[in-house]
Amino acid sequence: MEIKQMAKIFKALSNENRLELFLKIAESHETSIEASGGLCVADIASCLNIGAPTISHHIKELANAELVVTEKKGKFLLCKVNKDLISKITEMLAMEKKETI
Amino acid sequence: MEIKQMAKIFKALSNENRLELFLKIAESHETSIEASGGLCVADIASCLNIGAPTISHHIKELANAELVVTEKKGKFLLCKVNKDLISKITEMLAMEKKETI
DNA sequence: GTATCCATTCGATATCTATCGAATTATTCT
DNA sequence: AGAATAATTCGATAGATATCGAATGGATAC
Repeated sequence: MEIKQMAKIFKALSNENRLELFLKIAESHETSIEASGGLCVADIASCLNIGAPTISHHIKELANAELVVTEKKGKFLLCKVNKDLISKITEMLAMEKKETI
Repeated sequence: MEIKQMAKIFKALSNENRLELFLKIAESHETSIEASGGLCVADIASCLNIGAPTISHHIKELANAELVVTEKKGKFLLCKVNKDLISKITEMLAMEKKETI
């Protein structure tokens, strides 16, 4: 993976609120931000104590770093974690530590 | 790990040059920034095309996030990666992806 | 002790970012 | 069509950050 992309990914996770948002999406699994009981942007907003416009911005950043994939469903927005990318990152970081010999 | 700390770690890795610096320290393994043929701040500076003051600043950020540990050796500065922390991060991220069932 | 070398601190600056409220678009419900 | 709901865009702002050159602080070498 290129350094530039990696830095972008880390930057996307570098803001406390955005990281929490990401973790919520990850927890909530086949998430959501959906009508069917799931989270919507406004819900997250109240839950994280930040406004809807900011959430929108954060989601866009996460999507731009390809950490999450979004899909519009009616008036709702579906988000899910890009697991492949997470795998790549963990592999990457694991490389740094394994050379302990 | 707390969200706040995690965000701090990612922030430390979110700058392209600082990430590259970190990777260099990681590569260079039982590193270095040492007299014995190793890198010194000035060397990194020329290699990354940024000034020594900036390198100094970046190293401090990495150390502050506990990603690297530093030790002064004469007039040189030794840096090495905090492998335990890297492990924790990879575990953390791995959790996000493993719930694929 | 003076010069040299490595690193840090200081002060300044230009850029980026998180966040907000208001306005807007798009979708659904009645 | 009109009201309601979800999300986005816009414009503004306060605060953070990366980076620089110059000055300073320590350690070593001569």
